[in-house]
Amino acid sequence: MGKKPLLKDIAREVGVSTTLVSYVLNNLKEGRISKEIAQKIREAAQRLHYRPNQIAKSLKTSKTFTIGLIVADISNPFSSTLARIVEDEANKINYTVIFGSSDENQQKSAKVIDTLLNRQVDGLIISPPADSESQMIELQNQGVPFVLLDRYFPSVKTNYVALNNHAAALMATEHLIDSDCRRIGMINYRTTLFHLQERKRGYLTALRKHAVPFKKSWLRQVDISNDKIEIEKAVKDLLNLDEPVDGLVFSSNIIAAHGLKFINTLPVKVPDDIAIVSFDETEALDLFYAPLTYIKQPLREMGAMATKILLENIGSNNRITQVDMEPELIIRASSVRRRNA
Amino acid sequence: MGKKPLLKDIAREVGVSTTLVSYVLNNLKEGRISKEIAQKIREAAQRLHYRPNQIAKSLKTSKTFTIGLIVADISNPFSSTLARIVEDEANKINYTVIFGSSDENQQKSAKVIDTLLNRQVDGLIISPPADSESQMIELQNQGVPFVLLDRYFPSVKTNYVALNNHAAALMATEHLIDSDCRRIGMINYRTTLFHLQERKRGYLTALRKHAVPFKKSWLRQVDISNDKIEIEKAVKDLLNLDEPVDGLVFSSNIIAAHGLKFINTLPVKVPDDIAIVSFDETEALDLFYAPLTYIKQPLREMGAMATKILLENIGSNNRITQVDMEPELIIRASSVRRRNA
DNA sequence: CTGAAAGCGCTTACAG
DNA sequence: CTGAAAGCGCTTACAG
Repeated sequence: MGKKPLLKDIAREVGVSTTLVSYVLNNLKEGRISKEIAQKIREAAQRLHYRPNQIAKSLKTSKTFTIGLIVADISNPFSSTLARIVEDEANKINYTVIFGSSDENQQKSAKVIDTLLNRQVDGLIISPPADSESQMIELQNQGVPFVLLDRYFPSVKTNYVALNNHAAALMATEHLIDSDCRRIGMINYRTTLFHLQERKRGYLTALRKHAVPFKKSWLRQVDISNDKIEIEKAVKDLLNLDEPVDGLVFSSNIIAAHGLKFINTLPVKVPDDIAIVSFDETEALDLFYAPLTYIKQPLREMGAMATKILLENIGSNNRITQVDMEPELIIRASSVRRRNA
Repeated sequence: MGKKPLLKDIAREVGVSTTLVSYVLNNLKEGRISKEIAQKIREAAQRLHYRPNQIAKSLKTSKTFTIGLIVADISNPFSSTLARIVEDEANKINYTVIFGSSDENQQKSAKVIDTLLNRQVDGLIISPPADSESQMIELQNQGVPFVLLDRYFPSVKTNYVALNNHAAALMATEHLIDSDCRRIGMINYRTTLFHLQERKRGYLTALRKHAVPFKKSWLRQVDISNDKIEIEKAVKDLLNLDEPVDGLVFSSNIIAAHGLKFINTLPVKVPDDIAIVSFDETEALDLFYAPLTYIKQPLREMGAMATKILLENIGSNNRITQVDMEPELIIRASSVRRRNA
């Protein structure tokens, strides 16, 4: 107990100025301080259990060594995986991370950003919700260093690290075509989020490129706020068509989770009746009888890259860096039919 | 761009003292400040996009309105669910949360605690790793408000919120007995962590109480650092006994996930060949053909309670509060055999 | 090699 | 109803 020791308590103990104590404990002016005094100061700091007040330090230096991380929902595995990676990367360079969940909601996102900025984070890593362009512009106007992760807005020129989602969906769909599917559906969210638009576009590109038919009824867009029910309905509809789809792309891991659970209750056989490709791996799908083919995002590289770019920007570099990562298709049983490779 | 506006910039704009501006923006002395001036101050703050510097505020008031949260691994669904709940509860009372993952490792945990304390968090919520009693004692000596969540040490008198794990395992095992299992195994971690010891004890209590036989070889304790492989081996061994077990308790969701994935590859039938009960629900298990019977922890109440207790302690209440929550057994197909209820 | 002093952006006891 | 001033715990330019 007792009062927390301060720099000046150490200074008094040793009989020097706080200036000197500060220099020693921060390893500054190393050559120019006598070894014995430095030693004594360090010992006293130890003995008193000195703990530097990072708040006071930050106020003086206007650096908090803190990164604000805004994800959709920290309890979602995709978000928490990303959070863990950013945590690791930040720790490597002695940064701490404060996080907040935006719940795909601009108001909440604005509030979280506000809180984090009040706490003077040195910069932000953001997975922005739909229609939050104006918030990004606002941040730029305020000169806040930030980088978007996983998602970005083509209309706003910002740093970002994201997947090449068009290529990913193209690859996924081509794989289904290659697997002899000719009536290929997609279940996507109904949203303005660019990365999901890109997945839709990639799907359409693949069909056109290979002259595989497309019907409007094969592309289902569900409401994110009522996803479970709408996804089940979409699956049911796609399978109940006069000519049911024989291939299906789930454009997110959450869609895949709901979709697969529902399919699991139906008498259809994957991949023979319907071949499936999903985005993002999820442990939640590991027990499905036909291991899922999926688009793999290089999440660790993405998190590391985002942290690195942010740091460069905090270091007063105001170049804009945009990184599109290449997807990888992990082929497993859910999509392999007839002609086996 | 431009410089960030300060209190004194607003003061200058309006032609009053910073004192007054501070009072107004913090809604202090409401009755005693003229409406017009207050109004002008608020307008100026808006116009200049004033953003209070929480760091300066904290330095002065020695309150950061920040909670430090230490979990095992933020990318584990159990941790991230807890994190989300703490986030929500903290936000309700205008607190922010900073988190760190301890990776079940005392050194890492000590480091994270240190970092958070340097940042002057007002208090900590901790899921401590094994053998970190001394860290808890150290925190108490330093007078840091904290509450343990999910886990605690019976030898150290601290605030905690945890499940009654003995009751939970007792309940789980009795249910298997009731479901006509007579050779009941458990797969647990080999650890000193009290909550897992309690689960083992509850399992043994149930067997003794109902005079159901117990064999040492039925209780498998796996190493947490090599869990996947050891869990698979344990499952295999338990099923390859001369008289294989006919009931099995998985004492954590991770054990269940690995165990079930492995069982899924075997020709055994759940629940007829082997009935299963697990701890904690996990989406990861939803696609298993026999929906899992599991012990449900009231996570939201636990997170809310931990936050509440922490706040009382921050408010200089130094009473110690220990809460054991009651488990609930959610019975589903994985454990129901023969005599149906 | 060392120290006195200003200052980071706020809050708040005190005085009027 | 309002303001001058001290101070939170540090860092650091400056001087010697």
